[in-house]
Amino acid sequence: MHENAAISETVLSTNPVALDRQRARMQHAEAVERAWAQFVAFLRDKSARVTQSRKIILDAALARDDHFRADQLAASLSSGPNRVSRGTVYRTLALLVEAGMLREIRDADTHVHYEPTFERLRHEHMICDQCGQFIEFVDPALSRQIVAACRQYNFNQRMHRVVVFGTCRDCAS
Amino acid sequence: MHENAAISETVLSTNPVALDRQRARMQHAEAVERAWAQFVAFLRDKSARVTQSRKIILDAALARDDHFRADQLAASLSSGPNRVSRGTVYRTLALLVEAGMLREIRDADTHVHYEPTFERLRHEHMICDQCGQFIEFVDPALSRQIVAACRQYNFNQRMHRVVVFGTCRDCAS
DNA sequence: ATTACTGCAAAGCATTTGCAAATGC
DNA sequence: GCATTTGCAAATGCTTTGCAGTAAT
Repeated sequence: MHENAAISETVLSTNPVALDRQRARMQHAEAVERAWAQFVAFLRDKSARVTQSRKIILDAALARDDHFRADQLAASLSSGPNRVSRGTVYRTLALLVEAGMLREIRDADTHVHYEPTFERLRHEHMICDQCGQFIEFVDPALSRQIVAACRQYNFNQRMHRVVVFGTCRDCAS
Repeated sequence: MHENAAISETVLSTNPVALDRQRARMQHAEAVERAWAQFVAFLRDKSARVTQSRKIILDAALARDDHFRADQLAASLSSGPNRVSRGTVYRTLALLVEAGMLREIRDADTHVHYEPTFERLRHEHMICDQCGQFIEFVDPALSRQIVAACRQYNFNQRMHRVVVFGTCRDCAS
């Protein structure tokens, strides 16, 4: 399912988010190195420990280029040479969010989704009520508007999230 | 805790959302009537039944003027003259969202929050990482920007949600 | 009369947590 | 060596669900 998406995108894409994802996939190895360096700095600063498990989880999380669920990632790491326990996955994902490598998404269903943000294009989502599809869109003006609102309220923005619910083009009869 | 907020707002407020809430509280009785009429129409259209429980829950949900959790509302309705069971509360809240009387908020913690939207001023939220406070802000330009994005993507908006995470004025040292 | 809804209590299930063993510093 | 982290498995707790009884049409 990931693979299919990868293949179809290989052909050509005019969607800026898809293009960005393509780029991210191609540059995965180097990006993970940079991300790891940043995460290590974050951990040191917190005087937390730099561990194998944390490296494995960062790597696995950044390798996913869509929204994923904590339990899915935990399941995928529950066996194999780099196995990490479920509890550790949950604990580490929280750290990665804190460090700004991932963002949490809590809209689609009851379960939390995560999405890589490290060196990724800032984008927002439209979610189709009918088919559940996530449509990604880029709108710098939106971000600017939010920055302005924060200034007005003396609010120090760490990150923001915009979601639109409704019916997508394909589902509109 | 609700009461305190109500009292302090009674004095005076320059916050448009707080003012709107004041107005809503004053006009609660009539607003519930209009909301009920609209909900009845919604139910009829769905050929669902117009029941006592549904009236009670609509009333209770609109009486709350902040974000509330399903389990809190369920608890508050678990005894008293108008008691309704937990299951029914959950089931009805979903209907009220579908009917557009409430909106779901899934950001703060794992639990879903609800917020009345019927005849309320459209607003967005900033959530403080430190104190967890919800700051409400109104920004019509933001809504317009989103409308424009939807037009571009042929997306039929039912509703949207904007949240900003970060540190509020009071918590910024 | 029929059919949907409610109440109840049990089940579901992602996430969290306590504790002993392991690992980083 | 000491403190943090991990793995494990059990607990947690909100939410959902099945079913028998009740209420709406």
